[in-house]
Amino acid sequence: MIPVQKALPEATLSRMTGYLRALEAMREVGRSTISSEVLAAAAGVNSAILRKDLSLLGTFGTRGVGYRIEVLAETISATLGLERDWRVGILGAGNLGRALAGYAGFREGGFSIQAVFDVAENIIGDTVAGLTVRPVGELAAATAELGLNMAVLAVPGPAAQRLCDRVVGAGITNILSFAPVILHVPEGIHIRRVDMARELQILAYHAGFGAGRPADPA
Amino acid sequence: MIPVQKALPEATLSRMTGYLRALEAMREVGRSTISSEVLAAAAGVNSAILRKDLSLLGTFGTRGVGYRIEVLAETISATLGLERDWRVGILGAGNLGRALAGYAGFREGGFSIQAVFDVAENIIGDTVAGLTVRPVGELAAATAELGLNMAVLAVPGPAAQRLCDRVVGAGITNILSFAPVILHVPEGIHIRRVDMARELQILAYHAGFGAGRPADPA
DNA sequence: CGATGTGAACCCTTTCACAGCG
DNA sequence: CGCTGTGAAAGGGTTCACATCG
Repeated sequence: MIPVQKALPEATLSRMTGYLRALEAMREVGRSTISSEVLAAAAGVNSAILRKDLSLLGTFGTRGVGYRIEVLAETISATLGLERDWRVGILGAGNLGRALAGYAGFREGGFSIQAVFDVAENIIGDTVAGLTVRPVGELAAATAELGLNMAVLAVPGPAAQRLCDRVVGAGITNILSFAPVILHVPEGIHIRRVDMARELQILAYHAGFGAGRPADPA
Repeated sequence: MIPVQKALPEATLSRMTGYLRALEAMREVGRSTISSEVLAAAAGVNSAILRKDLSLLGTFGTRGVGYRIEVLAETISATLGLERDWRVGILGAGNLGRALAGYAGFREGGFSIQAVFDVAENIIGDTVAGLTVRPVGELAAATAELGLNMAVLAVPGPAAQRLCDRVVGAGITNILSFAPVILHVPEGIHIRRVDMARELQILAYHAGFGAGRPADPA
């Protein structure tokens, strides 16, 4: 009802991207409206929570009909801030950095990879996803020149804090890190971490539950 | 107090791996005990929740002293099921697959990469992290032969469901997917998803909050 | 005396179920 | 009549604060 002004809850936020993805798929199939039931199934959630999430955007579904795919996709996209011009620099041109540079999902939604940096002499100058790998020393200059406003850290744990500091020093305030360490950043810097090893460990726990246990009497 | 029998809450689980990492670091520095305050800081959480999490393991800290690092690390490790012999097959030998194959974090905690598969003729036979890339056709045979009990899907979205089905067909019941799609699996199959694009989008939202907004009166 | 372990309060999410609207 | 939008209820998770114990 009321248009968005307040921050969305984290839980809602993490589902929004799934809705967006499902909506794009629907759009490609040529549909124009969709019910919460169907969209929820496509996004892998239940319909009640989908409706509640959408209601936070100050929504506008049509009772008895559903949501207009086009309108909904644009609203979500705008809410997430994907309308802005996100210029991303990747730190680390190892396999992970290369994978991310070429990852289609990163190119969608306004994110464009503008530069790739590394410290290793022997790969500086290589071409990665159409970009020339630069020395980290050029970080500040490149940030200004290219207007970078987001950094992805794809470097080993021990190097991460040091490079993170340089990223911050260069004036970038938004960081996505793949390094398995806690990074310390000043107030005002937004940081998120993807922890791939964590996921494997959680999977191991669920997988082993009941199997590696002390004998389940029953 | 009571030794573990029940499943740990998801939230607790996702912090455990952080504690484990911090404990390893402490161990290397040669400490033998640690307080909840210090460990919590190292893991990036507050001490109250750390104590509550550990109490779920049926714990054994010493009041006035803290926890024994060695004992705690082993308890967590055993609880997560890292004592088991996890034999991982990676599907997809592109940049992401290669990055994962070489990722140190995946080699820790009992996970060992045993095989890498791909469908592309031109890379079958390549060497990745010391392993020869096999055709996906060998999946079932290799699973039996090598005792694979975990699969990592590092393939493009459109191929993921198909390959997921083959993984399940080969008898692997634990899957970590990096593909940005909802995968459908039979009852009894454990699956987790890492969504890298999602993280960027959430970061964009937080970054843009207050900036891309309709003008904040005040 | 210092740090754990935990009841109780609080807050955030999810689910239920249905009134209300197109 | 069907589907949205939402109060109200239920369920988890986190924080507080302190009794308890080594």
